[in-house]
Amino acid sequence: MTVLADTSLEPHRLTSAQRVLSILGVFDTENLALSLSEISRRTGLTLSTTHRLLNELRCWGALSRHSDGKYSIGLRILELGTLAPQGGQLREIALPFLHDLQHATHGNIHLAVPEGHDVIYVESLRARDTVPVPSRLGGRWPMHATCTGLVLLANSSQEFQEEVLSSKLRQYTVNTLTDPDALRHSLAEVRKSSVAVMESQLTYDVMAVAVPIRGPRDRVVAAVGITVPSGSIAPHSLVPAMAATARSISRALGAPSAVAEPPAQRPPAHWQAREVKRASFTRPSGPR
Amino acid sequence: MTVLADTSLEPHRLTSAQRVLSILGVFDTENLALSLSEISRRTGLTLSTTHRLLNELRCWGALSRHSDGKYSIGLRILELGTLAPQGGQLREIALPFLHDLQHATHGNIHLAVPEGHDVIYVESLRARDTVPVPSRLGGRWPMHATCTGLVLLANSSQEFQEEVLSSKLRQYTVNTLTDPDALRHSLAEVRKSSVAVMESQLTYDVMAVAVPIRGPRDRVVAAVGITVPSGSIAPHSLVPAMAATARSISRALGAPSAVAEPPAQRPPAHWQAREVKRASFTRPSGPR
DNA sequence: AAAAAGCCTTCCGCTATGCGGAAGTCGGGC
DNA sequence: GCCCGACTTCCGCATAGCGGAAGGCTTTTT
Repeated sequence: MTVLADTSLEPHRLTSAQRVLSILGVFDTENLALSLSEISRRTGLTLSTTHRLLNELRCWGALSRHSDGKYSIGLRILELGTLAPQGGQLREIALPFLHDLQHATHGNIHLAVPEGHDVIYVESLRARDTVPVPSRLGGRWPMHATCTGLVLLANSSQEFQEEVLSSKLRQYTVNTLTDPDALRHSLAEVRKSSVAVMESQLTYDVMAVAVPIRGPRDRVVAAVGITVPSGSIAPHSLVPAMAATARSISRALGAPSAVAEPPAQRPPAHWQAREVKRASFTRPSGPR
Repeated sequence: MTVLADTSLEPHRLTSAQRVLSILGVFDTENLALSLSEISRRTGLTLSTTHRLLNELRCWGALSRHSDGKYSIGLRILELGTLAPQGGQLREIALPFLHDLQHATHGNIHLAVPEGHDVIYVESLRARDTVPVPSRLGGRWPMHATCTGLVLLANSSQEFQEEVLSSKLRQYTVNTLTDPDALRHSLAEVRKSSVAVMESQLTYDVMAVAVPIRGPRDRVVAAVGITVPSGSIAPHSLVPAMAATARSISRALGAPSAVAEPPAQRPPAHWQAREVKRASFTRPSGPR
C-alpha cells in the first residue's frame, strides 16, 4: 500500500487521513505538549492546515489544549485505547493473576504484546519500594532487547523472525544480543524451554524472566515478564510462579492446552514471598 | 466552531478529518470488533470511502485487522493514550500511593479525571477476591452519578456546574440524584468538607467515598475514589486514609497546599487493614 | 443447482473539499 | 517605539478523494 514514511524532501504527497494521523504521531514520551507551530514544523504541514486540523481534533476530544496554548493527547484517545482487544481486554483478564504474581515475587511485572518489531507493555506493575524501572504502561521496546519480546519472537513465524533479525538491531548494553546467529540460538532455546532469561540486555543490573501466554487455538498472544535486580534471586526459582501465572491467564483466555483438570482457580499466593534486595535501575536512552 | 454531532439525515457534510474520527468513534465497549460494512453503516460513509480510510488507519496502526476480516482499535492508539497528561502521567505518579491505599483498605480504588460532563477512570484497582466492579480503566461515567464525579464537579466553575445540572441527568438507581437542587446541596457539602460520600447511586449495594487531588496552583485535577460493599464499613472510617493518599499525590504533583513540613514520603501502610465483606456488585446498563 | 443476498475490493471521472499563501491580530522583548 | 514570533482568519484554485458502479467471492435460500 501507500508508503507512510515520507522523508518530506519533495512536496508532501499526503492523503488527508495521513495528515490527521501525522499530527497524532508527533506526540511521544519526550513531547507530551506541543504548540501549533511546533506541530506544524514537525509534521511539515502548513500553519493553516495544522491549525484547522488541530481544532477538529480538539473538538472531537483527540487532543486537549492547555492554558498555555499547547496541545496534548486527549482523554478520548486514552478511552479508545482501552478498547484494543490486545490491550484493555487482555489486561482486564490478566490483572488479578499479575497482582498475585507480584505479591508472591516482589518483582516488577510486565504484560507485553507484539506490535511490529516491538513489544508494547499493556500492563506494568512496579514493585513496592523499588527504584523506578524503565517500563511504563504503553511503553514500546524492541523485541530483541526485551525478555518478553524474545518470548514473543520465538513464538512467531519463521518468516517474521528472519525479518526482525535482518533489521537493524540496536545495542543497549554490552550484553544486548544483536548478532543474528546468537539470537537464533537464543530463540531456539526459548522455544524449547518456554522460558526466556535475560541479564542486563536492555538496562544494567537487571535480570528478567518471561514466559508465553496462549489464547484460543493455543496461539501465543502475549508474554508475562518479571524483572528483578541482578543477583537478588536465582532466575530458575522464579520459573514455577511465572509458569503458573501464565497458565492461569492462558486458561482464562481459553487456551486449549491450559484448560484441563481442575476448573479455573487463582493460584495460591505463597510461592516465593522472598524479599528482594534493592538495586539502582538505570534509565536507558529511549525506545525505538 | 463546527458542530460535530450530525444526526445525518441530510447528506453528510463532513470534513475529511471528521470522517477519519467518525470511524474511530464507532468502537465502544459493546463493539470491540467491527466489519467494513458495519463500520460503513454506522458512520454513514460509503463503502468505498470507508474501505480506503480503514486501510490508511490500519497501515498507521490505529486499527488492526483480525483473521475474520473485522477491525479493532490498534495498539498504537493504546500507546498514544498513555501520553495524555491527565492519563498516563498522572497515573504513573499516583499508582504507588493508590496501591498503598488498596492494601490498607481492601476496597476498589479509582483515579478519575474530568472530561466533558463525565469522568474517565485513568486507573482502576479492583480489590482482591471481590466480585467484578463496574469500572474499567478508561471507563466513562456521568459526573452526577459517581462519587469521584461529584468531587470534580464541586470543584469546577459555577458556570460549568450549572451547565451540567441543566443537562439531562440519567437515573441509574432509585438513589441517583437527578434533581438539580438536591445536587446543588450535595455539591455545597462536598466543597465544604472536601469529601464526597455516596450510597448506591450508580449501582446497588455499593458505598463510595471520594476526595479531590490538587496539582500546581492548587487546582483540583483529579479525584481518588473508593468503593466497598454497602454496610461493610463506616464511610467516615475510610476518610483518613483517603485524605492522606490524596495529600501524598497532590504533593507529588506539586500542589502548594500539600507541600509542607516533612519532605515527600509514602504514607505508612497500616491505617485500616480491616477486612471487607464480599458483596454482589451489579453491572449497570452502560455509560452515556 | 441456480439464484439471491452479503461482503469486500477495485476502478474512474467530477466536483466539492480542504489546501496554502497572504494578510490581520495579539503579545513580548529589546 | 519597533520588530519578531506565534496564532488566527480569509479566500480562490487545483486536486484529492468521494461515491457510483461493476467484479469477485462466499454463504444462504428456494
